Amino acid sequence: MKFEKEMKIIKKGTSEIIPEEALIKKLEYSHKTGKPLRIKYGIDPTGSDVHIGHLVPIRKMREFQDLGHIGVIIIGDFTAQIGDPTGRDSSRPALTHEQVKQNADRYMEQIYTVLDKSKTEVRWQSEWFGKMGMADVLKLLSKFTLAQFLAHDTFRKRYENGLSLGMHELMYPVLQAYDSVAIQSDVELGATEQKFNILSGRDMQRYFNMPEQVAVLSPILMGTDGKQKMSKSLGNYIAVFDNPKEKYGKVMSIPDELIINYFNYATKLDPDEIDKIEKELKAGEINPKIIKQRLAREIVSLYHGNEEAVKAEEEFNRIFSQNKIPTDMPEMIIKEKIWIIKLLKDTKLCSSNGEARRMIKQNAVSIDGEKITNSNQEIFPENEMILKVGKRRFLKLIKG
RNA sequence: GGAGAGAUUCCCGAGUGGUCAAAGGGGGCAGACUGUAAAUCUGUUGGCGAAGCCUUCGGAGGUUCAAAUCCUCCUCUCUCCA
Repeated sequence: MKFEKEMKIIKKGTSEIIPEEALIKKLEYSHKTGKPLRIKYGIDPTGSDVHIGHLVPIRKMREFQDLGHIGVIIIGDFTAQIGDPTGRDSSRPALTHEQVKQNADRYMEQIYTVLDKSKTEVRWQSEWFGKMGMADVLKLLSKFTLAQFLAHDTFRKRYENGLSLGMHELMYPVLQAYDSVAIQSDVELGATEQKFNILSGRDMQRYFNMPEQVAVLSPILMGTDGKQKMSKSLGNYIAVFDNPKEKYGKVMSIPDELIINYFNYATKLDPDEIDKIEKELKAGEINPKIIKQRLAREIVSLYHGNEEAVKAEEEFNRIFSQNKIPTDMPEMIIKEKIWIIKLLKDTKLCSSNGEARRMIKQNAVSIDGEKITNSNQEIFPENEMILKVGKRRFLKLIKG
């Protein structure tokens, strides 16, 4: 097979390439003409936090860039006003232009931790949609039928379950499809849930007499809860902006079944190496914790370097394996006696007096390792004291 | 446009005048057990220095000693007919 090496790289951690032969042809053409391929990935600046699940396709884009191709990031300032209906059962609120701009800036900052800036092109949907009139919109819409959309699981389910489905949400795939025409993409990246949208791009390009893009689909990264896909709204995500300790801890909290999955999609490790790890894990001779710690190190070092990863691991072991206190923690200076409940609430260790009382009642609060049992207690540090709530909330109290 | 159903706490969902801060489940949090995993068990899950009081059942008014529950108007959603 031609371009075997390239295809191996592209296929790593990819769940589907549609159609595969077309991609080989494109690579071939690019090689012959010296023209880089245009690799598209669209983002909706609806939020600003990027998590490592988002980065699975971004990482793939980087691999394409390393092979000499151009990454084109589409800022979906129009689609953001719709909110991707894929996999959602309710619509999203629209955003203002200011918010979109801010989110987009922050978003780019985060994905440049992975991408090669010199080979990245950033395009806004408003460049082309901003100029369109109703006649153009109708023309785009006429390319698709309702039946096509109802064949799509997301739309059908919402329709059948009697949930609201706005007309504008049906526009989402149409807009995304036209983006491919506008930027003349050769390949579009996305998670598998994007299959419909990305394939719509092929249809749209065909209508515009353009070569059709190839869909390169990445698997969906599961969230740290191991139950649902990683998503911000579910709170089961590892953010790019999380600090090393947070990242490390979050990785350690994933269920064991996800270890290999994360190795595959969230690290740069070689597939052969991952195979080896998988065998070790299956043999059951090594404590999965050891393997998970390696995973955590790999992920942390990807964003913060090796040194930080080792530090995060030491800290983790210190707190959770040896049950010691962290090396640094927020501090608070206490000038006078303070009621324990008020202290917990004021320091935001607990969100309300009620929660503070609950925590005490449940034996979750301790000072210097001694459980607090009396919720009327007043606190005044003799020198320094460590206040602990639950397993991971710490505060150093200093006599003021 | 016509007819009907509906909106309850983080989510789903019960509740048709006082016994309702509101059943049950999910999720979350905490404790035990652990490897900060999973599973399991237990507790807890509006606010207030806790007595009692205050705010909360789509929104605004009203009836009543008393409203998630009854009435009026409004907003939104769904189903059927066109």
